Amino acid sequence: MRLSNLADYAIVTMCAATRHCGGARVSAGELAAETGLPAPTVQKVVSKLSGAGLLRSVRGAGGGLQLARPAAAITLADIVEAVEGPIALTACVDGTQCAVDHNCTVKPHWPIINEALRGALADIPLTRLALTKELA
Amino acid sequence: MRLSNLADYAIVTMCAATRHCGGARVSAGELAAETGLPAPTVQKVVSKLSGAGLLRSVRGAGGGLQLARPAAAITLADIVEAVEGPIALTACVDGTQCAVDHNCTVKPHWPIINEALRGALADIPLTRLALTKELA
DNA sequence: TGAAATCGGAACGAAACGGTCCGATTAATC
DNA sequence: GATTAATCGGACCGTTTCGTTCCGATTTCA
Repeated sequence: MRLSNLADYAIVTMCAATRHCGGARVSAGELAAETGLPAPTVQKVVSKLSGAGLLRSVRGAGGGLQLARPAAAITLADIVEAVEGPIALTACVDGTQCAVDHNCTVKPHWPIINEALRGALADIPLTRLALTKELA
Repeated sequence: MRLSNLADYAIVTMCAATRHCGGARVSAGELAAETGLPAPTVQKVVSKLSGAGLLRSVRGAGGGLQLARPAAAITLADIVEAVEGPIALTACVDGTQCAVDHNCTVKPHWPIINEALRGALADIPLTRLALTKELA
């Protein structure tokens, strides 16, 4: 029931990238300095986010990262799924074999619960998180 | 973002205990046989549930377990918290120190998200999960 | 009083996570 | 066009937590 640290870092990193959206490309080191996270950790995070298609990476000197989509079109669910994989509270919902598959009265309820939770995260776009403290 | 196996087992075990509610005391071995889970695992689960006050345990020969409260008054949130501790997606919400506490624009949003998620689990009482397949 | 059966806690092993580092690739520069 | 410099991408290792299992303390019935 706890979010992994990587997912937490990914959210903070995406917020920082949102603030630099006007500046087109932002380097990973810059994001690390701004968020206060270790540089290697940020590198690992942006690697996963790029692979998931949330960030567009430009390599080479002067390269960097930028949001692949508008900030309003990126939700918490997208970021969490990019780092931790599909949101699945139990093995039932993603098809993995369960130890108590037979006579499990809870099984039919999991998809509903899971979707309710995912919906709660999908209702929070990145814009709401980035513009909280000051509008800089 | 995934529920621990112990929490999953706890939910199944509580459902089984609910079905035996009329029979007053149920042994842990009986629950293990009914759910198909390993007996030692069920023992560990019921130990945590008893410590949290969800199950009332009676020791000695002929002893066993029974629900400490009516099934309608026990929710998924109660079971999850009994096994995994307080529901806290990040370290921010339970007071633990965070690596990016300064200038964290996401911090003020976590309590809201966390409570929304907890509410989704608290809206599902044990009665809804136990009486799914057949009304036996 | 004896004996059996139960829960409670502690110890071991395994898997996943977190953190770190180095190599391959790329664009700007001379 | 070759060189340089800076960047991202993937692979490695240590640590922590989780999952499983076992044994002892306690309690009731015969």
